Amino acid sequence: MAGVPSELEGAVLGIVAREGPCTAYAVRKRFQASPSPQWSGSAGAIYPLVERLVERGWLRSRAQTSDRRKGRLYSLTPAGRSRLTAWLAPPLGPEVTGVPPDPLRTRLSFLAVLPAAARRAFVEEALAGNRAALQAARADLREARKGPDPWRRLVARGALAALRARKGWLEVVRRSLARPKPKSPRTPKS
Amino acid sequence: MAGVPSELEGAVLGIVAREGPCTAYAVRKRFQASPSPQWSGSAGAIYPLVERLVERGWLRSRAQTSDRRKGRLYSLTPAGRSRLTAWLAPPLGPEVTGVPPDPLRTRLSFLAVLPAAARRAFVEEALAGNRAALQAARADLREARKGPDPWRRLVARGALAALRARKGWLEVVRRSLARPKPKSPRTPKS
DNA sequence: GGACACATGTAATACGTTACATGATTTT
DNA sequence: AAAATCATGTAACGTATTACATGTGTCC
Repeated sequence: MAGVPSELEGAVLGIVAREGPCTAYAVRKRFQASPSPQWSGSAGAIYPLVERLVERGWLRSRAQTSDRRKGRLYSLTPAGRSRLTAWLAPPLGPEVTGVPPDPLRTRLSFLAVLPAAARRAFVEEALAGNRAALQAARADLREARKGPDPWRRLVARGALAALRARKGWLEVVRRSLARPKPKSPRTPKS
Repeated sequence: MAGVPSELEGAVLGIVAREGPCTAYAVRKRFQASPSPQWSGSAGAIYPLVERLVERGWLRSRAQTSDRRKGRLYSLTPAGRSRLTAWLAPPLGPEVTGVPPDPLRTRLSFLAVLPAAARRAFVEEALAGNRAALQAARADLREARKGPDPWRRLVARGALAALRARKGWLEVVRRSLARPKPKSPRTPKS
């Protein structure tokens, strides 16, 4: 009854709810096809996870009737739907609405320890990666526009917005490196 | 020799490099004081981690000389500095420069399973959380401007940029919900 | 000198990853 | 029919989390 799903569990519940009854393998494929692969969707993660959710009464599984393969089809129970709703709906904690994690920002916070030339190389490399990611995200948005699902479009726009914001920020960083105003941030010794 | 540090390990190396020799406790405090608490900085994470890094030869520890407490001071070895540089520097993989993870975007991708009223509530709640986060991020940036560290300022600007981008995106989502054009995305049954 | 926060850990637990194993289906 | 791929798992491993245990300075 009690117990809030983790991020990965919530996402699995969401996939099962959105797609209707499906196999663990189909869930894995969704994760692997995601343009922002936060989780690997590895077998070792998904198969035990869905069984966990069955034990908690959030999913039920029935044998694959009238079908070629032997596996199980998972579907939401009423309790599972209620858990999913609780995970999705207000109140949203600060870990959801607060500053999202960003490995690039993490790295930049330690740039002081690199020599100045390496700092510039870092920012150029980051901008290059950003350009590539922007292209991919734009392609994904075009793809999403072809389909009928408005949510997929909105998600793609969100990803694009995040990348554009990062681009602008990286350009600020680059300018800040070019202008030697910040009196040469020292590289502390080890 | 070989082996790339994980995100958390890289961050710990970075903190030790930036701050100079410090205790595991000081490292923990850095994580806990971070405005975007990606990691808890729990004792059970940090103390074993630094010992792991010592075993790998990336950190060295000496007893806290001339000091009140009994703990150990950790500092970077040359190998540790080289690992840190490798973690920071190019080439940056797509997991660093690609679309950053975002729990809000994850949730939104499943909004189709909620009734229309709950969808609107979700977006309003997300916008409210975003306003709060923006306020906190602006306060943090003001704080950062007081200090001498230009990197801290840039990191704070990055967080702010991410939140602003999310705000714009959420407003797009809200408009898209208001206009009932997208022919009422169905709520699939479980 | 008792209370309380600071500081340093350890133990149990949970979960995600990689790698492996195996059977079924499709392709060539 | 052999090879390749799809699909369903399991096992070992590493590591982050919460909770607990303990010692040590500080403050009334």
